[in-house]
Amino acid sequence: MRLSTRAQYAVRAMVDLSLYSQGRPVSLKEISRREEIPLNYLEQLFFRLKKGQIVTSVRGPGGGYVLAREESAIKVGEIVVTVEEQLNPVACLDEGDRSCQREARCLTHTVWQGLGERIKGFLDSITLEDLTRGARARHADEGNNGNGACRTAG
Amino acid sequence: MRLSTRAQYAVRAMVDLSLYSQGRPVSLKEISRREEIPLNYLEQLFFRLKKGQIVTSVRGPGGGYVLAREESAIKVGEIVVTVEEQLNPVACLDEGDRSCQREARCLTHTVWQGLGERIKGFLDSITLEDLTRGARARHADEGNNGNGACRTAG
DNA sequence: TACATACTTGACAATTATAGTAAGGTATGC
DNA sequence: GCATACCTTACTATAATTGTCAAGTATGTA
Repeated sequence: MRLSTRAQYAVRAMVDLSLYSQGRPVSLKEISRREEIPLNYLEQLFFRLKKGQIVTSVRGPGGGYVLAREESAIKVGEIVVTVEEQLNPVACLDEGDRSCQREARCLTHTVWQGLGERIKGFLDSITLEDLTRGARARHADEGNNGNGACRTAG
Repeated sequence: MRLSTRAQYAVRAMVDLSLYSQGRPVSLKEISRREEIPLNYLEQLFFRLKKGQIVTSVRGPGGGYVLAREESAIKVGEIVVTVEEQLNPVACLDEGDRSCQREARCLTHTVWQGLGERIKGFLDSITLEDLTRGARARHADEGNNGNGACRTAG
């Protein structure tokens, strides 16, 4: 029942972007350095995030990525789904899957279905704003180095 | 964010056992046939389930497995954790993991922690009894072949 | 215009986890 | 004493995931 590191990285990177952007483009190089995520790997993630219309890009020198919407309108669930493709706990819940033909009679089906809904619901109840709010406050307070996001894991 | 098939099989097998047992031992051969799960694979699962004190075994001819407790006292979450080992969505929540040292400052940590709690909470809110109740009613009604559990997936 | 920056995209390799197989052993009832 | 059925370990194939490499394209600035 593990979330891919892709998804974990994506959320961390988005939090980082959100904290350091202030409307200006942030380069992946920066995020890569701060979050200790391989640059090439980040590129793949942001390719997806852009397709998912969660970020927009600015090319050329001084370019980078910007949030496509305001923090409060970006849900963690969205980020995860965009890079993860599937959030369903079991394959037979995926759209287009026809292997589970006994759906109506399957006793366990409803459990996994319910579980999937809970997971999605929970992650959709949290926005980027929720995640950065605390860090911003601290940041303003302490004037520290601003490492709001966890670099190593989690 | 996928549950292993091990966990799915285990829950299905437990539902099957629960439905067909009535206090008597049910052999894995039977369950294997009904649920179309490889016998050797089932043996591995029940090895774990026994260690987890969810079932007890009866050796010798006519033997098999029996629920260790009554249906209403066996939670789906227990079954999953027993065969799955980890239910945490991210590694840094595992006990003994020390890689996430910024726990206190990590913005995303609490999200995964909350997610893990929801998952566990949901699966622990469902018992074997909940799953078999409906099937028993139908079974009594229809006198059908009793395929309460989904064979192919889910 | 030239160049540096930084996004864009596809292909690929290494690692790891999972699913499933195989095989042999042990206990027990008939 | 034999058949049944649990017990246990080891192994292999396959797939997914993670991460790397490389070669582009667009664009702002000097």
